[in-house]
Amino acid sequence: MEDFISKFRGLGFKLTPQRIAILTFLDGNTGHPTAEEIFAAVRQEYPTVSFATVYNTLQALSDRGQLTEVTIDPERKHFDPNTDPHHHAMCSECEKIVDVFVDYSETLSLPDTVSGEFNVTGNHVEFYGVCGDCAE
Amino acid sequence: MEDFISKFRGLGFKLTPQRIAILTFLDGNTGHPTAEEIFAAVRQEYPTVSFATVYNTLQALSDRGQLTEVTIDPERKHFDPNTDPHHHAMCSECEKIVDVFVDYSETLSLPDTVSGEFNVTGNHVEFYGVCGDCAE
DNA sequence: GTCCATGCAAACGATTTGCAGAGTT
DNA sequence: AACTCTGCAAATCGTTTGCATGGAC
Repeated sequence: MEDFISKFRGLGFKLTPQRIAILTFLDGNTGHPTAEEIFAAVRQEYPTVSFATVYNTLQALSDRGQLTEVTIDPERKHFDPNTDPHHHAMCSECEKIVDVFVDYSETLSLPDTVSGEFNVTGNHVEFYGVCGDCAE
Repeated sequence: MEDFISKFRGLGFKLTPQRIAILTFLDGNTGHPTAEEIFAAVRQEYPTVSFATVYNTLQALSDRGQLTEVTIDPERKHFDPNTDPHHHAMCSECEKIVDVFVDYSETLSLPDTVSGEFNVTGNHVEFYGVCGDCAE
């Protein structure tokens, strides 16, 4: 978590206490929090933080490739501090998202009709279902 | 398109002219329109249609499984009248979405750690890249 | 000291809702 | 006639922005 902080300084971030709180909450977090959840968590420590700061920081992190926006929940964005390529499974009951660390790129070949008109740079697999907690 | 209309009547829809215009616009549409685009198209024919009617109808169609919401664009929902399972490729420049009709389900096996706690009912593959039009 | 970040509140875009009147069955 | 749908406007939700102050470098 030290190299973690110096890493962001090196990326041109000014490290404010609020940002450190956000980074600390995100570091190693596998829960795919929403902006609201991040806001709530940081607010425990800094009751005056604003949404603006949270959103600004999340966007700055995304812009610098330090954070992935997960577009799997139609209702809101989720954030994933793990920027290694991977996939997700989401529970349709509780909206919980879990990571799927499998590289499917070998098997995900596009049909010629699409590969001809599309220069594909990445892929993301979404699994839908019901998690153990919600299956009673 | 006739069976198409009687089909919706059979599903318990009251068929108003506005709804027929929406259904006609969607029928066979492979462009993955947004609610706004559907609204604009229907407005050509019915200048007084409201967003409420468009959204109500889209939701009614989704609820009855006649329309798929495509959650691939972080900015807004897209709608796909093709409810057969398939996948999508999206251009990161112009947000164009094209269909990918390949069944990957055989190759998309989940690791035990996830399959143990998740009862998966479906999957969706998203491809990202740049379409031919946007590649200059 | 410079410049960027913060916090507040107001703005925004997409979507939803309450309601009275109109239309479909 | 019953009941749903429509259109309007207002409300809501997630997210963004303008701006004056404060803080990191």
